Amino acid sequence: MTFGALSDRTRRVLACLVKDYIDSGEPVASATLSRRPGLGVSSATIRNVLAQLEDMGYVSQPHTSAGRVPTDLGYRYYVDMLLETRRASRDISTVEARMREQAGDAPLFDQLLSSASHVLFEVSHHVGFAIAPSDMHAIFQRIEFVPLSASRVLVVMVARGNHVSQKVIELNEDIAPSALTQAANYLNAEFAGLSLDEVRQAVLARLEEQRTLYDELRAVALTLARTTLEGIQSPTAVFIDGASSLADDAEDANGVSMSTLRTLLRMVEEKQRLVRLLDAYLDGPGVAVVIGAEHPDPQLHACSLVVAAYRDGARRGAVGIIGPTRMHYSRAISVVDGAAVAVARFLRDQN
Amino acid sequence: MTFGALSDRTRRVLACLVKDYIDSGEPVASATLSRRPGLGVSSATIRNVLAQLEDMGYVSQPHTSAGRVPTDLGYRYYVDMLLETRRASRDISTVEARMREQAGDAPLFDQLLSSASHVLFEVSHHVGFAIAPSDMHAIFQRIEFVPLSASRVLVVMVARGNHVSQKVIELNEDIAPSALTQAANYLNAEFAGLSLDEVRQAVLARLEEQRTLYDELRAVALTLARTTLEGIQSPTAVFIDGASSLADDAEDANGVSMSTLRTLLRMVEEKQRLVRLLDAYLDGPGVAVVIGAEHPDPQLHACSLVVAAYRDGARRGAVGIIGPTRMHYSRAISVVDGAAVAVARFLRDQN
DNA sequence: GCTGGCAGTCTCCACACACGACTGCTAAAC
DNA sequence: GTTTAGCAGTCGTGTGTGGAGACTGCCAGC
Repeated sequence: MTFGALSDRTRRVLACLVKDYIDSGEPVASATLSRRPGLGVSSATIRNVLAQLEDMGYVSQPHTSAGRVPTDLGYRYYVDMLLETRRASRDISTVEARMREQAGDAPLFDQLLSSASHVLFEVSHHVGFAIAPSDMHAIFQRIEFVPLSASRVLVVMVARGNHVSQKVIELNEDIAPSALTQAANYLNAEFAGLSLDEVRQAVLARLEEQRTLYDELRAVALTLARTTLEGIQSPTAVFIDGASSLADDAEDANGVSMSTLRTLLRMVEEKQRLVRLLDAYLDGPGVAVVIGAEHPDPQLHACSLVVAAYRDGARRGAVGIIGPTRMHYSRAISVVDGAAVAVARFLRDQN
Repeated sequence: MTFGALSDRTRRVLACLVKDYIDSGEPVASATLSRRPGLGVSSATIRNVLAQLEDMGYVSQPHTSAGRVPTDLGYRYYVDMLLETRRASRDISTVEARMREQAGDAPLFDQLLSSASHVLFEVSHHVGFAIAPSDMHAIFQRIEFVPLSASRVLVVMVARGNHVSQKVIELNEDIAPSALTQAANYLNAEFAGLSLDEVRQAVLARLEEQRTLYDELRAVALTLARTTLEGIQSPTAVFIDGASSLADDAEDANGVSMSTLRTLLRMVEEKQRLVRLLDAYLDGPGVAVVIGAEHPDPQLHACSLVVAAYRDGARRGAVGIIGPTRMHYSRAISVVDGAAVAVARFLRDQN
């Protein structure tokens, strides 16, 4: 899309109106805009322009005797302008510095994402989130088995990027601690450097061969590995921070009603809903912005989402923020963009 | 405290009023109470009793022509009655069954507490929380070192109760993977079964001896152990679930204003505030209830807290719920009591 | 000591009214 | 043709009034 459809002046008026409204939260009157430097025309002229913009669906009036408010389409136009003109430059340094302050130089994977979500909240004053890539593409580094009882084992698996996961597994028959150590050694020597998905496939393949051969040690090791990898991929790790900002949004009633607040708080709890919501936006490069009614879920029509994907080798995760449609987009975009780059850098430095 | 100060009938009226108010949320009129079975007196008599109760500070009127509402003192009297007469019987089975459903038979420690907080939320429809005991008294079970780079090591420490913790540590000088394995073996053989606090002391003591002796392996192992244990105790693990219920509480304006909501959401984020809040109530046996203005923090005057400590050997943690002062106390008490017992049982079964 | 009845009080709701904030339109000026 | 000033019109907000309804407090009688 190009800006051709609107005249230069019309575009400036729209941009001015959106900015004013984002700052003030009040419907913007034609007289207010005419006093703005840059638009050297009278309020009557502005009124004509606004009438046009209203016809085209970019702004609307809450009631006849009120100023104009941007519609979702108006925000969309404004945001596209920001994105195309790169006026919202990416802000890596602030985010990276604050993350380092929080999580240190060599954070665990979970700490890294948790601090990313926290910093996004702190800087934007909206709900910040960070989503881990699917575990199946993580690079297997090491596994350890800790005997808990005769038939119960604690598995600790380490993947590249300081990514540690744990699981308790129940065995059909008792197993000696020494056998566990041997099993771990075998698996570590054999599979280090493969993705978890590849490990899973290799394990299944070898178990198939194993039926005919007879090697007690290997059989135990492979069975343990299979059980461990069984439930790994299911819930994607999600980190969210700043739910308290929702109360602020609801208070000055930015169109964020109590029911929207509830929906968002629920989403903060059932984090997997957020993952599903984001799936559609993870592919594109750079920052994606989803505004109000563009959301498939009607409950979210009062909210906007600013999200950017980050890469970790072949894997993709995402960071972003959720706030009211009336949000400071240029700042949000630069911060989210910066956070995505910062997270990717941290991960690169670890490997 | 005994109930002597109030006549039998007066007490029954108060209990009835509190129950009615908890159910309806509306100020209770004398006529409503007189229709209640059990209190076979006319509304005029009830009015006399209510006037007395008001003088004593157990109930109040929002305005002259309204019914009565219990004060915090009224709730306190009612709750003490519940606690003394054991009318709120402990409900272990519901909680335990739901926790088992959620977390399985052998949950990791974190999963156990997380599911406890979730179940408390589900059954009470208020914010549920679970707080881990201080890590320093956990029983050391096993340590593993995973080399990340020449001078960077991932430490995985397992304590009794499926309690896994991780940490990345930075070394002053490079170290060989084989040395790490030996160090882990040494520490595991030497210290298993001690509390982390005891381990820390033993490590420091041996490092002191070590200065004169000369044993490369031990020196490395002990230094690693010291670094690992340095930052362990600081933040107490806290699990909270059900923040979305706060929106419900605020919606039907149970005296839970937007600012209270914000305070609670903040507390859900800065979990350590909750820990500090609870410190005072962890000592007593059974369930503790803190009602409205009994809270030191004025922001919490619209909230009540129901909390019970659980034991894990010598360690103490806590579970509980937070809701509006108008809460279904008898149910809350039995559920929280049950959850504390259930958590303790899970932990006993693991050891 | 309990009860019925009654006057008094206060909230809540509906309606009316005036004020103020903008707009849309029109006619004149550039 | 475009821009501007001016003015009439519209609608939300704040205020005030009145009546209905809900309870209470008090008093006199049982």
